[in-house]
Amino acid sequence: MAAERSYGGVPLARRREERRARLLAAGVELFTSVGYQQTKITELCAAAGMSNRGFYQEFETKEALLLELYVRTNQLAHDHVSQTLTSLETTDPAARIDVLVDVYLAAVTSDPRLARLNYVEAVGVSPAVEALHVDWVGRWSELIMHEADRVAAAGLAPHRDFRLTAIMIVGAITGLLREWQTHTADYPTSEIAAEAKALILASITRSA
Amino acid sequence: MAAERSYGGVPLARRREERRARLLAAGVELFTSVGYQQTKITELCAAAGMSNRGFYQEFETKEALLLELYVRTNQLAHDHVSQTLTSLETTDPAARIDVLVDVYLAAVTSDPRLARLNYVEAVGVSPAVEALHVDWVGRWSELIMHEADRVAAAGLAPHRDFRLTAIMIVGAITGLLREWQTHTADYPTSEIAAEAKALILASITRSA
DNA sequence: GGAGAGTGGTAATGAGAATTACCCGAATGT
DNA sequence: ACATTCGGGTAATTCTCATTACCACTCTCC
Repeated sequence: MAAERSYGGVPLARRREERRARLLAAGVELFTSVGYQQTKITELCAAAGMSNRGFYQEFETKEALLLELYVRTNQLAHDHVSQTLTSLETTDPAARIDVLVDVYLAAVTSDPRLARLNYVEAVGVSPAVEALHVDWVGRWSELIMHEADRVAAAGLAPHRDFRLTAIMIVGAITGLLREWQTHTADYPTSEIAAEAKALILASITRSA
Repeated sequence: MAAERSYGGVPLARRREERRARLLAAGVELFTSVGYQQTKITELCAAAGMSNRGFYQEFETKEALLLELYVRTNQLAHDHVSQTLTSLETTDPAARIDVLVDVYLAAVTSDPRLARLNYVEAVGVSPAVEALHVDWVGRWSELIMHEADRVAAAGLAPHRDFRLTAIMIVGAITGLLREWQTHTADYPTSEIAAEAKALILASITRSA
């Protein structure tokens, strides 16, 4: 019952954390090579260097692992972006959007596997995953709407409700990166960034 | 061995065709409500009003059914669009893009289930499905590149290689519709169309 | 250094479905 | 009207995996 005992000099919490990390790493690796659906829990454990049982000590289901990966990636990117943007409070609206795009892309393209994970493997898996997706689209939309309002405030775009536009920008960048991750070798991220920036500005400043 | 015999006055080919049609319809219905992965072959047959066996007479696997649905939808949309565009040979480039968008959207939003099928359920299912996706992205890109060249030829955009831009436009519209299909009730397709048009023009005419 | 509890590995269990074997009834054409 | 062959439904069969029960081992604390 003394659940807090140490083993091999390593406390429980640390061991769990480390196991979890290895499972997450194995998840990224296998989900993006073998594919999420095709990945067996046993394979996951093998790749993480532990037995079948180890998995169930950390996660309920394979889906739970996927959800955590999804959230982690988005959370990380979102934190980066919003932090950078607040530290930029003074700059002009267009420059802010450039930064937004650069920071976001840096986060999700640093490891192409993460892109594949988010934009391909985690699509249509289950209602729970879809719900999470909708959730994150909402957050990103809020962020973009906020920036769009700034653009309008600066007189660079007409004042209007940017909600739909924001949702669509999120969809557009998502789709864009979905294509990119299959062509990683062919195109530099700088070009992706340029296209994304043009796309956002055009959507926000369009007259209608 | 006389495989050509008629039954109930209906020849073999016709019966097969009709069964196939019912299975395809059932596929659209179930894949987009229950979800592709969650749909059992037995359920499919029940919905199509036939027995388990009937399925295997028409398709190898559940995936084969999905592939056919995917191809049909894209083929149909592509035919519409390219036919309309050729019959429009004389008009100015910007108008052609408007038409392109309108016709494509009409095709894929007429039945929101088709949108869900294409942009959610058929993502990341298997290497075969992904390959098909890449294939179609290629075709759509070709079509868009062609139009982009016209825009450039008309002096409305700088001459350059539009391949990457075209791929990204496809990704953007795909992503855009992926979001749309979860918000069907909230936003009219006319707004979607407006955004899409602005996006395409901006991407093609941008200076860099 | 031994008792007791925590850990993790192995292997059994069992559920869920795809796939197929078999059989009954229907339709043809002689 | 009957023999023959096709078509389709039902009901096994089989397989794959997730899940869990059990066991051997290790480490701590007295």
